[in-house]
Amino acid sequence: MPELPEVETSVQAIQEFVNQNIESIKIYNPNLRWKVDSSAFNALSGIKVKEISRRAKYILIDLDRSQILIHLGMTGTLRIAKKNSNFYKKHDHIEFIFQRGKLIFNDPRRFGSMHFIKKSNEHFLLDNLGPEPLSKEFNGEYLFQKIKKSSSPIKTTLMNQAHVVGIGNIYANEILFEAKIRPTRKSKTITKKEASKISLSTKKILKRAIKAGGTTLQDFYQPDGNKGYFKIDLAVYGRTNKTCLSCKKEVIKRIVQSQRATYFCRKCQA
DNA sequence: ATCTACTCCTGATTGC
DNA sequence: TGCAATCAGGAGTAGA
Repeated sequence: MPELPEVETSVQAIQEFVNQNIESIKIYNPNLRWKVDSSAFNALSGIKVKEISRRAKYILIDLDRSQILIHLGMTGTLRIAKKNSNFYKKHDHIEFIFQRGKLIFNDPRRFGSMHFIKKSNEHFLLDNLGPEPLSKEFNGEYLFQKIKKSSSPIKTTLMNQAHVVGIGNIYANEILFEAKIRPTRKSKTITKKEASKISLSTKKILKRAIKAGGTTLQDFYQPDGNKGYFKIDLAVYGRTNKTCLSCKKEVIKRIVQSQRATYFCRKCQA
């Protein structure tokens, strides 16, 4: 479930490769969401990693002027392996070999992607991204102005990366439950006060999840690396027909919006 | 300009 | 137990 907190956790987990030189790269399968430019990646031998950071749900590996852009899609994971380990896991697609270990990209569904960018941050996937949800720029006033004319449901709007980045289906559900806003509300009916509540709930839920991710970082450093994404305590997501944790009376309702599952409490989210 | 439905792919789960 | 149908967390794209 790579939404912002999971991507952030992955970025933190692989910081040990900063200031390391890429010795070589192995591409087992270049057929990700976009075909991986094998020749560009194979030319990176000897290049030093300067910084590893996150923007939206993207992982950015800075190499001087150029950059590697990774998206985990729905099922992508990174893991760290010992350099002398020859363990190949099904759906391992790309391996970066460093002096001190290997960084491996695994993705069963291959909805993820990996691009080489010649000039840092200049890439179509990075255009049109909204502000980071944990930044000052993302606040009630911003959100209100951004969505006040939109007829889309508020949940769909929250997941639109042009409005605010990093929120996927799970956290959109959790945020709106926290904010006590019904996911089906048309965005244009959201008041300034409600927009403010949504922005605060967004920060709260995401921060809590990042913290939970931090406690699972050791999984990355086990002999076989990342064991999958952490689970935070979810209040509504996946809890169809279970008692609402807030009012303890109503049960959680599941509906579908924009081909995605939506969960909410009819009593708490009026 | 906005919005919705479709699409890529494999694996886990559900239903018969 | 086996097999087929259904569903899954992202997001670009085509078309309404």
